[in-house]
Amino acid sequence: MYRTHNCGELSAANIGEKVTLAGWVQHNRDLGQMVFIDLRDRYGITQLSFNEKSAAGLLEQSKTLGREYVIQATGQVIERASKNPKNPTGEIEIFVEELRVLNVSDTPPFTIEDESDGGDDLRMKYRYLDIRRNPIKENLLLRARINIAIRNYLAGEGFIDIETPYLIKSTPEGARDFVVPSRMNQGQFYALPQSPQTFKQLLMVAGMDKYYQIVKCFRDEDLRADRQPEFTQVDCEMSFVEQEDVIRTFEGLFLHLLKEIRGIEMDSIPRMQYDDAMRYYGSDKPDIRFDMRIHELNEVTKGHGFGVFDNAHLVAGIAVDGCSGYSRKQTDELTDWVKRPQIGAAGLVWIKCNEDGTYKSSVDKFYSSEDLKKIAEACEAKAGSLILILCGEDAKVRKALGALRLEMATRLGLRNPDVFAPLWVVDFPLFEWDEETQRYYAMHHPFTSPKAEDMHLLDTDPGAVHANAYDIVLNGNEIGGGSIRIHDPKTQMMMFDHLGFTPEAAHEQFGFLMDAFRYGAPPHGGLAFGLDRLVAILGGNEIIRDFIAFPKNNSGRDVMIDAPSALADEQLDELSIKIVQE
RNA sequence: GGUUUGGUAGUUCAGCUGGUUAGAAUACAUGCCUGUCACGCAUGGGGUCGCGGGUUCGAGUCCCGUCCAGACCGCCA
Repeated sequence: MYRTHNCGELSAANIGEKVTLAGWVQHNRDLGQMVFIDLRDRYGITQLSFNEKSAAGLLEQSKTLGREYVIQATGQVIERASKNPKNPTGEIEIFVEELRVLNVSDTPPFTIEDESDGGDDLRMKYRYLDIRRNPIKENLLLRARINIAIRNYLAGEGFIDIETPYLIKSTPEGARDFVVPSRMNQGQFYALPQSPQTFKQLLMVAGMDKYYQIVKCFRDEDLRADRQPEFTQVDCEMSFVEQEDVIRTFEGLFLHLLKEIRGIEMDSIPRMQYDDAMRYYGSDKPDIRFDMRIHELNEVTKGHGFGVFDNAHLVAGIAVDGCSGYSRKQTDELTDWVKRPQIGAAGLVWIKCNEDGTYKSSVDKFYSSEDLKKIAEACEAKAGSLILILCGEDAKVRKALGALRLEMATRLGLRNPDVFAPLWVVDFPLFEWDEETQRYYAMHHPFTSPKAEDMHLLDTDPGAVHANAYDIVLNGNEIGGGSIRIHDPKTQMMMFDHLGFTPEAAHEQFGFLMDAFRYGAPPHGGLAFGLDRLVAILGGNEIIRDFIAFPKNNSGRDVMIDAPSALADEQLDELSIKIVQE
């Protein structure tokens, strides 16, 4: 037996017991005639002590134990002479009688401590050491707790867990697929699923009624702090439901998690129409922990001889409370910020609403104090507000103001990670126009049903058709999305037609689904949560890498195992694949 | 594909307008230390300043290229 207890469970109640612990040497404090060793495992840290009363040779042996040695120690639990209230086991220590080195360790490349260091690169290369650190360990434990909470909730609601295949068929729509060559079918490729979408719909046709799966999905697109090429979805689907049923079910799941994980009780999640989200927040995933809405200013700014505004499609602004004291340097810096190619604004107009009721702006030449006051009123600005105005093409201005809004809120500390503001964004458009290819794409996916009341617009104004599609947003992040699906072959065919599929192409790509719809498909819909993001945000962070045991870096590499890598010629031959050097 | 920030000791970083032998903290090693818990004290080893080229009497520092890493834009049905 390697141990009788773990390193986090002993307390004053155990004084006098003889115990055996095993773990890693966190720290060795050698005081000469006495030695203290912090022994660490997943559960905590327990102090081992050695002194001149120790058995012969034991004190000397204890001095040789280096960082991260794996040891086993047997001894008596004794009360400490000086206690450490910072450690849950700080009232006791083990006076060691027997010591066994189970394994030695090289000096780790970075120190394994909470605050400690390691650039990302190094931490990822030695991820197994990084995970020994408390912050990462806690993140993985949090993820496990959330997993269990989700399974318990969904099981309680009658959902069943069904696995779907990872080797499936590539489709041209949507994200780039990861592909896997088939040896037995030379020249042909599987694709890894971007989501189990069609399979879960087939499970509804199969009568499984309520399905869920916590499942890996794959998308071969560029990475971000909140995006990995392989990621985990909580994928759910229900039969005989309308949008309201789906929203209520998963609102229940989210609120359950918020209570279980963070102890926060909330009655319901507010809803916002997609059009309003874009209009007032310049984003389909508004962060509503703070207000700072976008206000349209064409009416109050036009006709004062300021051509830039008069000729713009849209003049719009936000009022940032408490920033009227910004210096010239600060407003210049903000101007540079919005001019960066990521934002792409041509310039920035500011108005300071001074505490004394006066106004000062970068366009004083064109606008009188009275004019500025009208603009300030239109922006719902207060004394002390700084109004920031952009102009240009409608969608671009709203998007830029949306980004500026988030930036200002970050600077003002309005994006507190311990505050949770969930939001349903509903009534997404069915289609999205793509300038580059000059065609409509499905905004959600091609199986999303149009709203019945918009059906008459399908042929005349497809861009105006709304879908039965909804996202759940948390603190400015999309954490889930879903829709009511099409469940009859005729509507599905019509949808493919609008997306520019020929009947042959539609049949070739999705014939299996339309075949299934001919055999009594029930009305159905569902939703998928992005688990990595959800866990990260509930953990108070937006960098999902820290909540994934073995993540990929920015270029999609696993630096620990050094993947991806080249294949041996024999492997390539077997697959009839030839690498063409560029 | 683009914008941007960074790459200096095992690690995290400092290094000014170019100028003698590149520093700090921490880690590591050795010695001392009987209540430490970020232990303390002393001593010591440790560097191709990412790589290549250029400017210069002289480059960690300036310029060009390149590689790597982070953030963002495009992309992510």
